[in-house]
Amino acid sequence: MVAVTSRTRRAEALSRERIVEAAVALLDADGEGGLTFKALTERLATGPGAIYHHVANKGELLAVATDGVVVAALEAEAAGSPQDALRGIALRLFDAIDAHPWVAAQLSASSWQAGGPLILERVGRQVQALGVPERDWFTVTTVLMQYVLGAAAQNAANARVAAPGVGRAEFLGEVAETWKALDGYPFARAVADQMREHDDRAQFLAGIDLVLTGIVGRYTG
Amino acid sequence: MVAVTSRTRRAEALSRERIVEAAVALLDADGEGGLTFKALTERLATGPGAIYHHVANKGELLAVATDGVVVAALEAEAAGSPQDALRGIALRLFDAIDAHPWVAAQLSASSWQAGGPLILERVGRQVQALGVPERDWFTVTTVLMQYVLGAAAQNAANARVAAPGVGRAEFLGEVAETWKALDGYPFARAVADQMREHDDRAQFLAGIDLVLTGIVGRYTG
DNA sequence: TCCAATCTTGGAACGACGTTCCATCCATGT
DNA sequence: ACATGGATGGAACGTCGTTCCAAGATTGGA
Repeated sequence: MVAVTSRTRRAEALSRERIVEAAVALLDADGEGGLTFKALTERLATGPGAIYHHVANKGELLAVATDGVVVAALEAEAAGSPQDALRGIALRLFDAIDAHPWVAAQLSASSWQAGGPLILERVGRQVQALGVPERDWFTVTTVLMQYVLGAAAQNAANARVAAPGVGRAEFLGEVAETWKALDGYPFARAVADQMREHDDRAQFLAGIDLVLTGIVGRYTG
Repeated sequence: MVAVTSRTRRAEALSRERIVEAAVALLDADGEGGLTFKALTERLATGPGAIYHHVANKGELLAVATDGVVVAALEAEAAGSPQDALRGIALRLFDAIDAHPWVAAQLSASSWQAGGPLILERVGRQVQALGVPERDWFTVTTVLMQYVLGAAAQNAANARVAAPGVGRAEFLGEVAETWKALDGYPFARAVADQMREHDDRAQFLAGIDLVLTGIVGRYTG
């Protein structure tokens, strides 16, 4: 039952790892819609049957790929004060999702599977270090996770609307114009320009700090 | 060019509203995968061509349906202190998403369109009332939105794993067993039982309070 | 009143997708 | 040298969103 990998089968033997690697390349290149069995078979010069012999279905492929990205982003232990460590974890996740936007949807769709447990572990240890009482460990940790994954998913979705560079400014400009034209929405009109000029990363970090302030205020006040 | 609705065309004339209504019914009954042009044509006793004459594509259908749910949830103005009003807004959204889980994915995939502006407006006014300085209006409001939508999306995704009632307990039990079996994940093991027994709504409210505490601490400290 | 222009309808057809099936190939152990 | 069984890849299926078009219904003007 232990997998004995056959060698020199083809020029390069088909394996679960090679398939996942190709899937990640397709996802990074063309987004969530880029992962297709047609594209996968062409890139690997094989047929769908061979792929299904190594992978159960497309969902498993996505889950394994997601897990790989999360593990790569969080394998290093967090350092510094609990606050700094949490900022570091959040930023590493933010950057990983920025580089692989398809991870966000997958992660927030199954936050307790795929890469979820590793995120929970990394965040949870710092929550413990912050002095949160044991009965609130789960609640506080998942609140942090929900903010981090939710914000990253929404940023990734907005970023995915257009290609890099010019697309973003155009998109933000269009949304700003839409907001400014909304009757009965004075607040949306008031912040339309802030929205157009905002920095995703800074806004994300501000959110982390807000939640951290809340945690510290709640438990050491 | 103004739409003059034709009357007594059929037993019940096909219209954008009737189509959206049918789409919501399908989505509520069978989840995101339940909205199909085949199911839609059968329910409306027509063909795909007729539907495409009233709606641009499936995406527009989803956006309009989402907007309808959000508007219904937030049409009442928020009352009480800014904190209470924000708790009320968040809870109304939470309950709406609990009743229509498909709304969550749609909203967090396009948080600045569909129902997004209305949420921004309702949340933003209370952020103003909290005394947040103008230059941080956008940042603070979007942090709240990101948490609310992100947490709701993740809860909806977890709830969607199984049918109502028995499915949830089973699912939580399986995840808890998985966590307890993870070597090198002491924190996940420690909170596995808390996870199994947690209440989604209470956890969500705790998150809101944490963020609110952070905002108040940051700006009125 | 009738006709022509226009809007509306619904079925047929298309390409792309995920998945299943199966005949063939080939490395291995005897 | 041969049989075994895992690995392979192409063909085929059903479903999806979408497009196209011929027919039907409705309306305004002659």
